[in-house]
Amino acid sequence: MTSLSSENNPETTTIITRGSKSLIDGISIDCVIFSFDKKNLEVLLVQHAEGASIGKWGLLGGNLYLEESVDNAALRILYELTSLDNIYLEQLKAFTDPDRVKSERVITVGYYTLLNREDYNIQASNSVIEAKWYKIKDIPDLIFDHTEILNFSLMHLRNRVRQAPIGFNLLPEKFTLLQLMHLYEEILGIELDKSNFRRKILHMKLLVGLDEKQQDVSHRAAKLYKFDPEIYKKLTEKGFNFEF
Amino acid sequence: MTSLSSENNPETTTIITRGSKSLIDGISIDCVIFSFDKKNLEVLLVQHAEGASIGKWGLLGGNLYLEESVDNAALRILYELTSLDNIYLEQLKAFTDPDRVKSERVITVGYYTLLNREDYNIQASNSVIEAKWYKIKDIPDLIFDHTEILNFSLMHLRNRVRQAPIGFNLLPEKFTLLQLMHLYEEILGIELDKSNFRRKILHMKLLVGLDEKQQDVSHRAAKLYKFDPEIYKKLTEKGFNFEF
DNA sequence: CCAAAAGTGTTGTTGATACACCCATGT
DNA sequence: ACATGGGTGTATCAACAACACTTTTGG
Repeated sequence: MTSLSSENNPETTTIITRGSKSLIDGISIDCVIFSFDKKNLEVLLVQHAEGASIGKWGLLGGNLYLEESVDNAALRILYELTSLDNIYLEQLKAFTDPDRVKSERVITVGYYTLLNREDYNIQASNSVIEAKWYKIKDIPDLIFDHTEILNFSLMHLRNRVRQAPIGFNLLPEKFTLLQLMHLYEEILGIELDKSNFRRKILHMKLLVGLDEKQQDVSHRAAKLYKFDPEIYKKLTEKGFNFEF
Repeated sequence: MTSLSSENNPETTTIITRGSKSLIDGISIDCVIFSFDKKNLEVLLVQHAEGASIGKWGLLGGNLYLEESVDNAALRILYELTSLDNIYLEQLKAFTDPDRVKSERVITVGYYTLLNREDYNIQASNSVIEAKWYKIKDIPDLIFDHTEILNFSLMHLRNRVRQAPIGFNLLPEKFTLLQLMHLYEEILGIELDKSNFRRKILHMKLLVGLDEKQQDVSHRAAKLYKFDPEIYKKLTEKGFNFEF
């Protein structure tokens, strides 16, 4: 799911401009890529293969072509790395400190994206040497102001996740209630009561129970659920609350 | 109060860069200026005195100097018009549609600001012919994509006002509970119960009751309150909920 | 005295919180 | 049998919504 044009009404956009024409100077795109691995919220960092920052870790970034919007540029850059074109993507804001890049005046538009690790498939890219998942507790020094962008995105994610069920984008299509709970615990940095979480989330009627159970677990298999976008849509129109 | 660097922790920034050096091409700033007049949420629109859009209504906008951040540019532009330098200001996002300005490729960074009408004092400005308050129900056609920016800011305001007590910036320093209630009713487009609103807002302990009453009203005078930034700070650290 | 807004009180209902407890399954 | 997580039930308390009611003040 791709959310671009509005805060509360994600829409699916898959237009990806790939014809490369003239680049625009002085403006770039940087993207914080989140995923969730069992118990940990993680971020994909890349080692840049170009420019003054060769070999250093940073966010996935890129430049803007004259005839594309920054939203589209972000989608394009993500597509080049992940081959995914149906991603939850939201703009954070413009980062514009005149000294954020020492050598020249460049402003950047920050994005963040939530993706399910299982769908993710890294693709060789000519601007990137290596890409690696880092736990958010374990982020190295980053180039430019990427630490600030990352911190901002984290704060934004923590707020956002309380108001809209965007967290689902980090999970597989079918998940258990406890997986979902662990996701919220990790993002919000709090502990939740299993029983109360269950009651609350089921009461929202946002989940559809499936006639399927977990496989290959060494304990009682849990029921699988999926997220119901129909019901989500109805709920957003009324406005709703995702506090935990 | 000026909020720039973070979502939830407004800080007061009064640095205003006024030395004019080289302008940056291809990037502009546009600002949605909100105020609240008795019962109506209003927006300040200006008639542009320069460029292709002479005489048309639009948001207050401007350009960026090489050595200032966009945040600072927004503060500077607002200062030129209102002589206010202690304003609640928050970046919305970058608007980047390649066709948003027909003649050339310009991206703009949108801001919104909340100010108390009584403090506001319009100043002649060389880029602006006239400035006028419009009720949000009564906005004319605007230049470029300013309608989109305005709609985005409204949606953002409606969300934001539910999570942080930013609405206070639209009121005089001393206000009555019913003024505050009317503000929420207008912004959120809902009706509130007087008694319940009272209980809820007082229960938050965010307001300080003053030993003062309304003057010159033809009915029982209401007690005046003010907003307590100390307590607000403590509350934001814990995270809190402003739903109505 | 009446209009208009300020301000208080009451009650039923809902939701949050903190538990204790039983169930199913693989080792 | 026991460890591990899945899943249910319940008692208590706080918050919310709807509404009736009283108070103060100017005209």
